[in-house]
Amino acid sequence: MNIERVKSQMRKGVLEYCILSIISKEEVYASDILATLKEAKLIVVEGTLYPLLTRLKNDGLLNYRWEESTSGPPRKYYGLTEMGQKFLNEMDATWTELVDAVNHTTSKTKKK
Amino acid sequence: MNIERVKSQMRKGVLEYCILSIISKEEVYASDILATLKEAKLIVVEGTLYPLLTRLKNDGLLNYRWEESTSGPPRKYYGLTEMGQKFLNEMDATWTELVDAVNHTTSKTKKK
DNA sequence: TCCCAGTACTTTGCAATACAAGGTATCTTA
DNA sequence: TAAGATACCTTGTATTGCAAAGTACTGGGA
Repeated sequence: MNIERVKSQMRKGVLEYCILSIISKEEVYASDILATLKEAKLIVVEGTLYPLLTRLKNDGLLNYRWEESTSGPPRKYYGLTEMGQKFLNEMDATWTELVDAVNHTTSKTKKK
Repeated sequence: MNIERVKSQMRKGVLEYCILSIISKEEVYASDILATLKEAKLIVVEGTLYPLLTRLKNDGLLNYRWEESTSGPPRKYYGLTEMGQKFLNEMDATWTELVDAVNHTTSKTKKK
């Protein structure tokens, strides 16, 4: 039992939410997403991200287009579908509710 | 893909944290914990809670004592060990960091 | 030309764990 | 002593993050 496992565990729950949110702002490819998450201290590795993007695409929340690169293989640029946008909105609400619930349970914000 | 799965997924990451927090306030037994979580809209079922309590106990974060009940079988009242308290403090910090990271990533601006 | 480094995407196998469902044990009440 | 309530425990399954290894495309240097 170590704190790293706990961090990883907490991260899991919000990964999809963060990724959809990042994609909603602009079309990005995997490395962009990894960089953004890393910047926010939400460490994620390729082996986590790629399958997740594929899953979200298969669920109809994302689509993508290939774009040539001048410095390597072509990139998949992802964008949100209409359904993805709707889902993101629901996730927003879900996240807010969760934060409230946890803070209530752990009594950090008795007032508010 | 549905929003319930997402909620469940987000819940996972904070379950241990909430449970340790509840136990830190007073000695409780499983049904107390279930009731408290339910009140906070963090739905958890027995099949989730019992193995989790056992795991936390085996990890040395919890201990328990049996107490007779006037209305049924004896109950296991759980309390935090010193290590459990330390761990809870770390989880507090971890949770705060996660909330900051997610809110940063999803760019919740003050425009509301 | 051939090889290598860099970049990007993909796949495989494993481990952790929430949950549904069913089981066992204890106590009270009629 | 049977029924019901309460409490704790176990089993099987599905999900999924992650490490590690694999595939593929590009451009530069010997």
